[in-house]
Amino acid sequence: MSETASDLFYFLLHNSDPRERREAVAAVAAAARETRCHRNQPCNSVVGRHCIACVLSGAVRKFALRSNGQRQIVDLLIRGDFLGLGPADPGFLFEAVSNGTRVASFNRQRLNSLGVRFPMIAELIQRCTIERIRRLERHLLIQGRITANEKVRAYLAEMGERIASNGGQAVELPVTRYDIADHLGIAVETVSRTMTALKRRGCIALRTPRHVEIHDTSMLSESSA
Amino acid sequence: MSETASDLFYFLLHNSDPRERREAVAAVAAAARETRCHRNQPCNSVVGRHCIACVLSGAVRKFALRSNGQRQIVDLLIRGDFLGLGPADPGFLFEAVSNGTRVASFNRQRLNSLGVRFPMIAELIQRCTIERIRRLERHLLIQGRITANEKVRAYLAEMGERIASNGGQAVELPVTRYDIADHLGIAVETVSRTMTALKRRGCIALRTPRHVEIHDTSMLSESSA
DNA sequence: CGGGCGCTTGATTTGAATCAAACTGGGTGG
DNA sequence: CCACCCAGTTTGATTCAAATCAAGCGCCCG
Repeated sequence: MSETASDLFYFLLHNSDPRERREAVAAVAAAARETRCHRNQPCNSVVGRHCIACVLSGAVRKFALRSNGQRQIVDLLIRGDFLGLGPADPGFLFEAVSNGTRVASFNRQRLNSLGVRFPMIAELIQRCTIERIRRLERHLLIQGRITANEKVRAYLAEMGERIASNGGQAVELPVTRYDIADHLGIAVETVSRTMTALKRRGCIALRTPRHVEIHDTSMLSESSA
Repeated sequence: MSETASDLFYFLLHNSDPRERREAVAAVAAAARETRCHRNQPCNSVVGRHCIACVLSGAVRKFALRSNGQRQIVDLLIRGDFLGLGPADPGFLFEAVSNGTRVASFNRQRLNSLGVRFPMIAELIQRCTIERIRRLERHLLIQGRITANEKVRAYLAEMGERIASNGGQAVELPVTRYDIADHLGIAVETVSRTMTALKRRGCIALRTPRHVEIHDTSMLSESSA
């Protein structure tokens, strides 16, 4: 059975008073409209001028399309991340990455007024906004890195931290090589080659193309031929 | 005579009630501690766990240093931009870009409580945060997979919008070629070459290396050999 | 007046894109 | 049930854009 919106918000909202916490969770859950999306399905309707949304399960990619057909992924949203924190920019599109991606959407104003009544809700939005800036800045550093090799390693490290499936040693990548390539701004072939090279060097192991075991944790830090 | 902190905040704070606006401006100005920095001077002391700051004049670069000495600029802050919106990350450094850069710094908590008393102040911070996300996302698109040529053109276009000196046709770049290179993640020589190529093609004119007149506005949109 | 920083240009090298092709596994339809 | 198909992945060969190496110029500042 998959996690309910209430479960997630109970996890996300922090407050010392358990009663108020339960009330806030109930209020948020009541305001939420849940949507289920399947793979590569656009879910722009879920955000917009009047809408803000939160990923319950699965993953959502935020991206732009260049005139030449190039896709540039700017962010990957997973459980607990919010879509459309700022005003909607029509230049960006949202798509579910995997089947069974679930999203809770809210009326922006309604969520704001909930934030006034329950400070911990406003605080959650605030926290997610800050976290989003942090994530963008980090990704900018990754994008700026010189070699494709370093980009891929940094990406794996980042994913390891964000997903942390079991003990942090193994990551089940939620995305394809194409997604990684379009997120890092390099070619799919380069991603694949780099992964193979890392595997050969013993830095990682690939049980399946998506299942990455990170052996050499220090690999994330420095450059090497 | 240079603009005072009060002048700037009067410009930044929006409110229908002029009396309250003046009060808010006075309160903010009273809470500000002004610092003057010269070229390449670190101004980390001005932000931090307890500090948040606003650029009054000049410009500040936010950047990270890699272990190999590479400098990666993640943001350029100009008049009216805030430094340290999120909690301070020791991985990032701040430096004044030009002489006579002036910065107003605040105690974080004090500014927060001012935000409670004057909603327009909280709203200003909110607006700057959103704007910062927008800027980071845009820059991420620039950093993404496009040619160095496109990067430089997009950078000039972005700067044109942000600075808009006279009518938007000419830009006085606040930064060196080195800064541009470290912001775009390309080599200085490439920046220089690209600029020269754009000049030769008549897209831009360079009265001085820093003074760029943008002739062909459409140059920002599409690719071309 | 000298020095250094910022800028430009040229020659060479190299990392990654592109082009091309084969393999894998899971799902579908005959 | 099996064959096929296709999206995702991998590997190889070639090309090309940008980094690197190298050097000269102009100008502002000391």
